[in-house]
Amino acid sequence: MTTQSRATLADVAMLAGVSSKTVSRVFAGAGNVSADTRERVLKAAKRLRFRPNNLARNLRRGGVTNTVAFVIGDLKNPFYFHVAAGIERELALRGLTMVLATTDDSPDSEERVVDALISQRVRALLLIPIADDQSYLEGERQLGTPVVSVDRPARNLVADSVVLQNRQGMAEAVRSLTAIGHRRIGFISNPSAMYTQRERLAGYREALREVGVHETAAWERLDDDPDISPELAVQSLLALPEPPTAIVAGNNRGSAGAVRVLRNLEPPVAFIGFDDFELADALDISVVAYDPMELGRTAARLALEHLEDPDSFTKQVEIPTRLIHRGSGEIPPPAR
Amino acid sequence: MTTQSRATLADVAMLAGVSSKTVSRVFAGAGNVSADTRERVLKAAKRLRFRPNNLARNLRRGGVTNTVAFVIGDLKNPFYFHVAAGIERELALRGLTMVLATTDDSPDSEERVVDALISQRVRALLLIPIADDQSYLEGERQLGTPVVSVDRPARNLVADSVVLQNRQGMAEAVRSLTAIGHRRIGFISNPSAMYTQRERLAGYREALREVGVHETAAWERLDDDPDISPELAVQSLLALPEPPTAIVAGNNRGSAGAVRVLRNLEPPVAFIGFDDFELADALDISVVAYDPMELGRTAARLALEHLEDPDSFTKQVEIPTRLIHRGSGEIPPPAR
DNA sequence: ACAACTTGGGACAGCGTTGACATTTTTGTT
DNA sequence: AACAAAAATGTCAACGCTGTCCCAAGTTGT
Repeated sequence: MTTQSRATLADVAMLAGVSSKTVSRVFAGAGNVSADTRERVLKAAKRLRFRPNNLARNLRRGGVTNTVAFVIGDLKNPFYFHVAAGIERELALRGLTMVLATTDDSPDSEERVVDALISQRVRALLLIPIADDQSYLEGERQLGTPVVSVDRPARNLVADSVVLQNRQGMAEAVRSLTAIGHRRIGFISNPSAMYTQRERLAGYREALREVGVHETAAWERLDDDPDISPELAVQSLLALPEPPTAIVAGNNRGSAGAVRVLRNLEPPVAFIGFDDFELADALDISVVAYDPMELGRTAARLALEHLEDPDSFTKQVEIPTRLIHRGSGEIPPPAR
Repeated sequence: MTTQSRATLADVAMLAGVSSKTVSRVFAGAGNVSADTRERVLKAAKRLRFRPNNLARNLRRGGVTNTVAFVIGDLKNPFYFHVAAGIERELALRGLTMVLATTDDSPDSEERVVDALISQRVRALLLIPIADDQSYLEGERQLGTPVVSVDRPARNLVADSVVLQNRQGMAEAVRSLTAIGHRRIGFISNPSAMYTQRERLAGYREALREVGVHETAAWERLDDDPDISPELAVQSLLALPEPPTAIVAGNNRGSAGAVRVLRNLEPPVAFIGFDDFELADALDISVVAYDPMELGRTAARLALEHLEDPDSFTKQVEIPTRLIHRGSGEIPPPAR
């Protein structure tokens, strides 16, 4: 007797002495139902612990649910969490719920995961592209499912996208270092093949070129193996015959590594990270910051707009970054 | 022509020249279908961009989906993120997906949110209880939906639960302080009314009683207003005529505040936090740590067990904590 | 007194899928 | 070559709900 079955509209209707359509009317809110009948129905529903079956409702209504999927590579990165929080927040305002799916940062599983979500008939798809090609989504997009690519642009797919001002953000950071005299500036990045990292690298090079530094390869530590710790990259920079007087990191992982190596170094090495992180203020670490929740909110908003007006043009939105001075980025190069 | 409609089994069947049941067989994996037919069907499906409709499938199958809901108060806390990651990971192994819903830490919305999820026919419900009473879930539980309460026990509801060794963890931390001579030990907690905080407070008091300290009220800073910053609580402790020589924090938020106030203090004040955090190692902060992903994994596993054996007894699981010595907790009291 | 509305409520079909069962085709056996 | 067993495929109904159409009983106006 663990499994008495769930009450349906018909059960409630029977108990209330009305037709199931009337019960439906009560629960759908609409329709003409007298106060008297409504009350009888609600009482019966309560007695039977009735909950409308959204599966059936959505099926009947044409197969659209009220869930929006967010596909990410790896849940452990706090960055994604904040993005997810922003999405959730924005969706909740419209009565939509978010389902979270991960691809374990594996390009192969991306299509599989997305496929499963489409089978669930999600209303919209927000994803952080990880595979090299999102053209497999083209059909779905044509069917009216909004697709928003987050943090990186999708490839071979016309879709809305929200990305950060990666290039400008990094360039601004490097400029603030060159402005106080730094010329030998290290850059650590891992995984460096990723769109965001490539952009940030471009910003780094651009800012150095502006002050006449064209040869930067020796100061770039571009890895693509998550097992290589950022600490190692930093140490290898410091071991150079002419070590950099400042270092910038392409992401929060790099920052964490750099912080561990650089503190208590004599003479101190200037540092600026990309992505803000908890306690960066306590550690006096300057960073290029932005609002990850805003990234999520914007992505959700784009999807919602597209849902409201399916024929709207696709949009590319850039979330601004800003350089936060906390001390580590303001250390001048040693006088020589 | 943005909205050509989605292909169904019947469409595929027509194109492949078979019955829709056969197409169903192909996509459900089961059943006997000749290699020849299977191929024809797959080809037709591909051409029509067919995706099985899980809504219909689940409805037909008896109204159970393959989603599990995780209800949390506030997505921004990194702690929940890791728990969610653990859940997601474990569910993915069984082909289940996680939907995330938040209650905005508002007890009133808990029932509403849960109700909506039940309407979605989630397979199981994992929640961090925030309301005072979860008895409203009793009916659902009887209907066979596993309910697992995470991080705090549910109230007025027989349900599986996974919690941390809050009391022992905190007691261990305090004992390690008393062992090196501390007697005046501050405790900061906010929001302190919460189950976990009450437990940790109890552990703190217990450890102090063991060394003969029974009067601790003066060193306890128990707040229940998220707007009161932990920094303030710490400062008010330090302002005491006889300030504590060590401080422990009830959660990561408290630790962050304490770290900001305590560093560079002379003489140094010992500190141990509850919850590990990024870069705690770089800051030499000792903490009571545990594996938040494990909390999630365990919760998911309990739900899955219950799904497999609906008549199994409810279980209460405790996730172990461990004290990590990093320096801040090993500072002895000033010699006097 | 009668048409013309309005209001509350019901009958029925069908959303896309699959389980139960029926039927046809293929295969294996002697 | 005949026949049983196995494999492949089909028919039909139903999962729980709501859209569409319909009807009965008021209500209003002339």
